[in-house]
Amino acid sequence: MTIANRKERQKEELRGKILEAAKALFIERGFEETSIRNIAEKIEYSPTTIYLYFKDKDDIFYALHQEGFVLLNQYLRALLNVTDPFERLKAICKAYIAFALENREFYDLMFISRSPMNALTKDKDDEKWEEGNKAFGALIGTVTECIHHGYFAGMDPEVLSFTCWSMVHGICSLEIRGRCTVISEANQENLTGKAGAVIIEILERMHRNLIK
Amino acid sequence: MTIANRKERQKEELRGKILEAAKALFIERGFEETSIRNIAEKIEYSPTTIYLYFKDKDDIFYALHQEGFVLLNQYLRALLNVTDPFERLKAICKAYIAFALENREFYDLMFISRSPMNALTKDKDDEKWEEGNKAFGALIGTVTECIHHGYFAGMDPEVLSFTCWSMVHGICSLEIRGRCTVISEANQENLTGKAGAVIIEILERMHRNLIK
DNA sequence: CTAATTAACTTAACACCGTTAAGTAAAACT
DNA sequence: AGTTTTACTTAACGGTGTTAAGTTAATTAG
Repeated sequence: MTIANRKERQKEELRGKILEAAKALFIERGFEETSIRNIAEKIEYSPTTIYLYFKDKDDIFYALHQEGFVLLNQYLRALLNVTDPFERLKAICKAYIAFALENREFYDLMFISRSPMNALTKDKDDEKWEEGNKAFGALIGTVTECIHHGYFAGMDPEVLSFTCWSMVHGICSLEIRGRCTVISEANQENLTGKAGAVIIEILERMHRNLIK
Repeated sequence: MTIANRKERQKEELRGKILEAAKALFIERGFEETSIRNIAEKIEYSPTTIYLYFKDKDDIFYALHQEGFVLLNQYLRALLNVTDPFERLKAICKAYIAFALENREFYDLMFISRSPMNALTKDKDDEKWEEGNKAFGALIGTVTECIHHGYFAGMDPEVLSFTCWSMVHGICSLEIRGRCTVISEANQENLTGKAGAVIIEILERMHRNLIK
């Protein structure tokens, strides 16, 4: 029994080391430059060993993708004590943008890259979205509360949540994938911050409309 | 003289054939599955010939990226006769989403994929953005007109334009990169349409706020 | 008209990549 | 002590982008 335990622990350890090496390479070099062979070299095992722990390359990046969602939820958890739902919604938008800019490679993996999604479609497993659902659930919950407080009257909470997500995602993904070069140099400085502020301004103007 | 002309014309023809083959493969199989060797096989030339016409793979996809902007501008040109700037802004948003959904691979290349941007950073050439600037310029022009008509008072035209772009880009890129699975099945049907409608509803509610 | 040059293209190769089949050696179990 | 299982490796397959060197035909120059 104890031998089996030790073995299991050791397997888990190596799995962890693979993931750790993959993460390190991936964060410093990006997705394209992180190969199975690179990872193998870093942990001093043969490339094929990795296939004993992960189905394929997409599977490794799916695991990192999950780690990213845990990290995102850490950013969001701090905002649960903001009582006013509208203030919380604005805080979520800001925190989301901060997460994206402070963890660019993770953000790319979670919301832009195709790789981790391939791993999902191969074996449809709903519970694998646990962390993702938690993050999006926080948004839906907040938006729903906003609606109950009279904001965004008549809108569908889920669709509006998706739209809010889209708005901030748009900003972050254009920044991360380097599409901001069409903007004048003066406005390129902290463009995501400025655009984020505009989003919040837009939400607030809708609010002002309501209370008048 | 006439011989040199013919030669030049022939060179241009082959360049066109490479691009045509690349486009066909890329549209039906996507970026990852379109290789230099595939393209070469399709036009019945050796792979190395392609390097006589394009610097590298990114350079080919940059050329297609440019074609995409021409196509997008066709979608936008039709809207120039919408006289009311606010109506035109809403129409631009709708047309942009339609373009994205009807030309998914092009959209991916133009606004998501890293490949064509690599070609740009290698040799910074401002005039290469001509078509891109035309598209974004149409947006800026419309937003500026809106502001002159009293909409979005106090906002920076360029930053607001970028934010509008971000909003619709967010919707399109989440759809194209398959991130809409967290939404309930009921709302997944025509989600981009619903979210696009919410964006327009948001813009309109800001407007209503103003005129009251 | 012939020799030298240039243009257009190909062959062969390099150094990678993800992935798999087959083999090995040690550990665990019977 | 012999058998089976586990953990891992070697070697290979078929693919990728890219480059150096070679070939052949067309053009130009003497």
